[in-house]
Amino acid sequence: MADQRIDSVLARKLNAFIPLSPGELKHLAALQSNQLKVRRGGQLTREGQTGHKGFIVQSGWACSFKILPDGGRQIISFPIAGDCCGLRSVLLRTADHSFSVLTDAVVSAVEGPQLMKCITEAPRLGTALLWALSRDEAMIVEHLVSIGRGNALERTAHFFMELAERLSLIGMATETKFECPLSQFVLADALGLTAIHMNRTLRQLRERQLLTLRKKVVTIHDLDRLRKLAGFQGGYLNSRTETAQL
Amino acid sequence: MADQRIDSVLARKLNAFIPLSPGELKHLAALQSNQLKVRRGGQLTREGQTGHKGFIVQSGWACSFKILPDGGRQIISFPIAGDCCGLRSVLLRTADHSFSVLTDAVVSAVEGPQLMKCITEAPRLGTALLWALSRDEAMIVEHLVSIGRGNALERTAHFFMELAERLSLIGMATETKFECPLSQFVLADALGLTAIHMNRTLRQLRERQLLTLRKKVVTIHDLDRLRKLAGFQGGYLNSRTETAQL
DNA sequence: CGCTGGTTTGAAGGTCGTCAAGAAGGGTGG
DNA sequence: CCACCCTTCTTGACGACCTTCAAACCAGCG
Repeated sequence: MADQRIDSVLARKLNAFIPLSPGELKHLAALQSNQLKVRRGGQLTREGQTGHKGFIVQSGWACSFKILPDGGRQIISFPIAGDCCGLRSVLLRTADHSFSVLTDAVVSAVEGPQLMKCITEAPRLGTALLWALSRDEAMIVEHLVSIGRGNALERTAHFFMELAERLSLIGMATETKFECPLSQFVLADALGLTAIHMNRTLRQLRERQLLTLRKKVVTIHDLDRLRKLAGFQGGYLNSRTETAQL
Repeated sequence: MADQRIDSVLARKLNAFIPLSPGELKHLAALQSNQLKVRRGGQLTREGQTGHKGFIVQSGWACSFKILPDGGRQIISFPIAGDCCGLRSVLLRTADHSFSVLTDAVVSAVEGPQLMKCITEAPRLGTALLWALSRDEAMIVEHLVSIGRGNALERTAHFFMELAERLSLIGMATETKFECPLSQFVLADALGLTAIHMNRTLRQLRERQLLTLRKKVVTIHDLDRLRKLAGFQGGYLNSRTETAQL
């Protein structure tokens, strides 16, 4: 049981970046010890909230988002197993976006002092966490670029390329297939489109024999053409980027 | 001369977040000691580059951006005096976006080990820097939301609201006026528009008596209506957010 | 003076949003 | 087991917003 906690998805992810010592793994397990089950739709952080917690997703799908004055929603990211959310803003006291889960999920709640302790007592682990946060920011930047320059088709292609690679890295996708419990409404809110146009775009991807989303399963028909369409270079996702001397 | 170096724009910014000791200020000054002048248009980091440096802007306007396969450009942010760029990715070895200056500028180059030393020897300063990076990420998220949900007019209003507040915090803007050396091409690349539509949008802002950009000077005519149009809540920019126990 | 980079304007067309409504699933209760 | 919800998906028509193409204008500068 203790072993299972040490061998979390996050532990595997960080371990691929810097090999972690048993002591560091124990620190990391302690950081994730406060686990809670959340039901589909449950909201964990509200924008503007103070004294909130950060989270590490253990299983299930989550999303971080902002609500606009006009009621619209922009989804920032979809944290999945091994991903963190709000860890940085836990040091500050104000959350800058909301966080909720899209499926039944298990998440670990992380408090500020706990995180500080972890970083000061295991600085190499701190660096590894910093790398993970850096990766998250790179994903947000990619998302920004994708939305800023690119039509619906390109955005969608890019999104699924990135998702496929992320899921693949944690063993939740094969080359051509993975589960994806995101509704077209949710996808639209992430890609800056309306649900209706999202639908049209998915149809186009299907008709062009590039990708099919059916019954919450994505099937990729032509990876090369899809990658080309998306202008996708996924180097920012994996840990094979060399690291500075530590 | 030494005093001037200690009292950098970044030092003032961080000091407003956590009061820094003379020792910490000295560390911070050392971090910024390697200053270089860069001519308008000079490029300091290329995407994908390894062994690159991070930068702290002392004066002038910069921009970080990504170039797409089709030649398009998406500008991520406009670092100005006191802002950092690429500090996080300096720990990794691969730059995830390009960085160049839009006006003649002075920037400090920061190397990985130097930054690490600074953080380990002055952890409170490290926390302050982390806060600054956190603020930068919040700005990117706001940018993403603005582009994802919002038409040209709203995006533009939001952009200038944020810019006004940032410049105001470092004493480079009054309530109604500030310099802005950004061409309409550059603005368009930041807001995900074409330069032509950027022009029409600026005209509309002018005709509606909201804001005028003329000869590189922005004049705000109606702050309230502009803020409403932008849906702008600038709380993420200043340091009045309470901090966790340090 | 001509050149260059930036700004401005017009016209036409495509992408995407809005409005409206129907179809297909999945769960619940009778 | 079926009727009845609900949510999600799907399709069509129309219009707004934004892009594309083309061209003129202006200011600064060698």
